[in-house]
Amino acid sequence: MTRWLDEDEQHAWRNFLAATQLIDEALDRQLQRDAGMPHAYYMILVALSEAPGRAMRMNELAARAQSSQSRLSHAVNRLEERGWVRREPCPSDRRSNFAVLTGEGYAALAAAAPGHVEEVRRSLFDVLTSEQVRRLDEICSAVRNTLEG
Amino acid sequence: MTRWLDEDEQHAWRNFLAATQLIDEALDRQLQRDAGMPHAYYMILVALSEAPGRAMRMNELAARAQSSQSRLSHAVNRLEERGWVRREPCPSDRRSNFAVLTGEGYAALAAAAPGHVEEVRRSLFDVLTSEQVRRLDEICSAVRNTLEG
DNA sequence: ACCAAGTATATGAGAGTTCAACTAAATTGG
DNA sequence: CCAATTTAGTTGAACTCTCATATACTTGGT
Repeated sequence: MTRWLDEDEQHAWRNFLAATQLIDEALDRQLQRDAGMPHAYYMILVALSEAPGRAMRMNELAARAQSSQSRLSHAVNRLEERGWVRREPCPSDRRSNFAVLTGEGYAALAAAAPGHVEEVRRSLFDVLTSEQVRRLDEICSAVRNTLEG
Repeated sequence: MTRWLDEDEQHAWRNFLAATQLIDEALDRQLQRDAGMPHAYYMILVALSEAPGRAMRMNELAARAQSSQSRLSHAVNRLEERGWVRREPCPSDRRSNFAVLTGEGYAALAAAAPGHVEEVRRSLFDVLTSEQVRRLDEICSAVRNTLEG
């Protein structure tokens, strides 16, 4: 017995798909155009920049940057080619690698951040009241608690 | 002067990115696993199934399925290979093509739909109160009105 | 009727993502 | 203390998506 969506749910669902896709595309396009990187790479650089020593083990970095391990590994390959990240072996666990943000990588992130934040505001925060932001935050927390647990 | 995100906005933004990505990945994984198609293809089949004669011109289909024209064209190539869609020339405008959902395409969609709806419920509607669904709908409408206009 | 500009679509190259192996090292449990 | 399992990470192939470009047709002015 499939529980199909009723009319209101259909409407909300399609609105949700459209809105989130618009935001994702706006973010990706802005970053690609102005900083030459996709949003996934930006998130990796952000995660690294906030880590102590600007370094993180690959598996933890994947979790923080919301990336699969495979995706991260490929991405770090490309980021190494650009000189934005380098790998270093982990002394305490010889299976593991650190990814380390280089000075150039930090500079690239710093250069990209203002335009990105502008786009985030344009796409979401300028559109919503602070009450709506609070509601959205609650909704997203609920989703995460279910889907991550 | 960059208007950086304050703490609450940061929190909401990261929650938003995480939640929407979790949902997208859940949808894609379920459809790929159980129906052998990505979510983008599913949306194309849905749009066609709701059109009169199960046929639509490519440009209108792209709009309804939230796809770029290029993406749609590539996707329809693959869907034609599977026999789920076929192209037909448009008599009134010889630049244009109709995409037509075949019987097999409709059957594939019908087979995929129940599992997909289950996943949509698991990922979103089972998690939220109906009040939250209403709020989310409003938020997404606001985003669409800004980003589509 | 003609030509410029706009519209509808297709295509190829380049890039990112996923999935399924695969290696290697650490951990667990008899 | 060794075998079995789990964990960390990488890789290649297949596939999708984006972007720039190309083609063909239509439309609006003159």
